[in-house]
Amino acid sequence: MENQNKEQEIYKSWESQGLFSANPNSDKEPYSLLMPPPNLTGDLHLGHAMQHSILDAVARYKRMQGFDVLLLPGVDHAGIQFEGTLDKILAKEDLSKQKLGREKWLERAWQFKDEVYKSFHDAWTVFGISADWEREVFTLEPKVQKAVLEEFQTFWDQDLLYKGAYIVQWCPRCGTAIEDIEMEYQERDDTLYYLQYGPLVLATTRPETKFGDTAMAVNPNDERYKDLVGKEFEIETFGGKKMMKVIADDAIDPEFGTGAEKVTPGHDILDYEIGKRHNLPILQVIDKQGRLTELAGKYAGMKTNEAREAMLPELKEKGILVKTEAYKHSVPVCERCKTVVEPIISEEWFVKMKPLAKKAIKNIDKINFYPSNYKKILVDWMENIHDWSISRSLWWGHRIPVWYCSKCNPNKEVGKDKDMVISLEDPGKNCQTCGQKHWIQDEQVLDTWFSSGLWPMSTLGWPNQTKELERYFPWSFELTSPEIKYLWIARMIMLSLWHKDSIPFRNMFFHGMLRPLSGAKFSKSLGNAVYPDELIKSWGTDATRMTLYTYSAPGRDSRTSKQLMDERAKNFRNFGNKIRNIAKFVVDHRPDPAGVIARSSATKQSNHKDDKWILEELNSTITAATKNIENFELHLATDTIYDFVWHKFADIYIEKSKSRRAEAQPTLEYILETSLKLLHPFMPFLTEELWQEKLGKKDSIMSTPWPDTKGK
RNA sequence: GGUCGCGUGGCUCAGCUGGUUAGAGCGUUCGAUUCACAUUCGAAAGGUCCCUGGUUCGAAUCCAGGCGCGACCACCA
Repeated sequence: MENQNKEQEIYKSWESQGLFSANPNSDKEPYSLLMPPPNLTGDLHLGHAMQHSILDAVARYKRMQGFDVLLLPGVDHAGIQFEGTLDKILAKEDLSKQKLGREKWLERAWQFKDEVYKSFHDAWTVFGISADWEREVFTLEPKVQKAVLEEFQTFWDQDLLYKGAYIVQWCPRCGTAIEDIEMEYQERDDTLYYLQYGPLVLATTRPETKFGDTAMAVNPNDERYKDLVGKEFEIETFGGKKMMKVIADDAIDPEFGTGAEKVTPGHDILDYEIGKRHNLPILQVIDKQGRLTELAGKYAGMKTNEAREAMLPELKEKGILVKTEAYKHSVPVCERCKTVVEPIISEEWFVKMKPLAKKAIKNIDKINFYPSNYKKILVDWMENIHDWSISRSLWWGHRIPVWYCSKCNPNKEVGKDKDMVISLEDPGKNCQTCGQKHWIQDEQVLDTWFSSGLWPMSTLGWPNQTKELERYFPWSFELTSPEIKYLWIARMIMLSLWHKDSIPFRNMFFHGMLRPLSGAKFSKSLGNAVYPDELIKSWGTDATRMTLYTYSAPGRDSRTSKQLMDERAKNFRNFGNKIRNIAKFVVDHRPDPAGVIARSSATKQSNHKDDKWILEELNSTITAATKNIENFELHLATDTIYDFVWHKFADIYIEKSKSRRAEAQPTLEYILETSLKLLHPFMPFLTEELWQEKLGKKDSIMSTPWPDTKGK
């Protein structure tokens, strides 16, 4: 606790001296680092702690090298995730979105935002993050709104934006469309039902979608069914007979089931595509709550899985169900709430991504990736890119900046000739058709990534041509967890190139993911999470940071646990203590109390073999550590410095120096001072404390030059 | 199904642009304490660097195949 208070004092003094601030007017060379904005959903976890520690080390290193460093922090509003978190909190008070209504709910949301914000800032301060807090950005603030409007307007003007009824992945629980990349898959043991459809037997896992069938499909090359293609047959449905055609489509795999499929264009992505190719009608039998519609007759109102059970007896009785078999497959669920996703037809906004992807692929070589193979991974994805569904039926986010005339365009149709206006605020002007002002805004909000994708630009004031944008863009360094390489990194690359004709960052670093020993994921609900603040409480900030750097090899996941983290952190706590003791020995136990020897001759010409040896070791440590940091291999840099300080300087040199203390004193002091500098990016608090209290320096170690081997 | 990655002492990992006795932390064993430091120091045990083959004067490191594990992606109903 005492330590933490001291650390907070040090932190405040750094801040009050303006050491974290970037200076766009400086004549130093700029170096810019962009903090990935953590999601506004609660505590910062271990991954954030590692990520921010890496950022901070690079920032401190570059400052010492004499760069004008901008480390820009921020927070993401995180639409779906935020709403999910808030909903849970509200549920405890017996409240809900519905009960509160949009206005009250938003009030509450902003209040919650402030709470989370405070906890973020506390954590950052404890960690010693040297970010320029004056420039902090929240993704819902007006500055970002302006950027989002520009993005939207540009897409519209370029004809890349469209709205329409398409099949989307719908999460009935979140009540919104989600993207492919927001889903995950779960292995399920299910049943495969074989149903009699006229002359065909079809296999399906979802008999309840029967009511939405509009055709039967087979593969065109399937000899078994060749004669049936194009013919219509009478099918037994529960409500009566219905005529249905057999069509041929390449998408059908003759090997699966019986090689024939029932086509449900309203509730299956593949069937939707088939339906489009054959002009099949679309029937909606499942609604947005995941319940069957009137088309399902007496099964209407049931949830899909209830209906599946309920209709079995009737299927059997009518002789439709031929047989069943056990079937293992993976079903798509919502990444956030794990609810089974329903493909559903819904009115959504889309961006055509092909041209953006093309430009991004062409320019991606201008970015250095760490590890380098991520370039290929991203290119592969962009080569197969789909249009981006950007609308979400949420309240927390950038509301779609489109206004419709409720009189002339009540169905909210979209097009250059329709009565609609793109604007953040109520347009205020008269509708060109009715001459009146009955504007209503689109109800939906934009996908979180629509604004996050602009992060490198919006944080610097784009679309305004600011000094900062001119100076710090493209960013020198960006990092993230590989999890969001498509959601975020690919989008930033595409959007920056498209809207600003430039890559967003020069160096893109992917750190690994910290996983529990099982290899899955850390999760609060499973209770296997390790909390950074607990580590700090036990071992101190610097030790915790050092521990995290040992896991920071680019692109490597690591398995760990509280116990393993504790072991490593304990060792680094001991290391910190070692350094304290070195300082105590070198300074407090100085042979010449006035320090005359040490101050005067700055070690340049010592001919003793021990002095020469340790200076050589120091130089090769400086060289290696510098190279390691330049390659963003912080785990190697810390390892090298650690080994030098403890096992060469302390264990060997200091021991030997005891027999010739006075002579060795200048070297002792020089090595100590240089070691503190080398360690500062990683262990900022301890090094600052000893720098001032033991070495008696007035200025912060933050602004001292990074050691080099020149002149030695 | 596709792509990517991993497999190194008891545990978690580093090393892998090929080259001296393969490293670290934790754990284990033995020894040391008026010394800046027991939050320590010295020493030791413990490794077919997954397997097979290839390239090479030389491979944990490069190549091919295999086995095992994991992640990501994918519209098999």
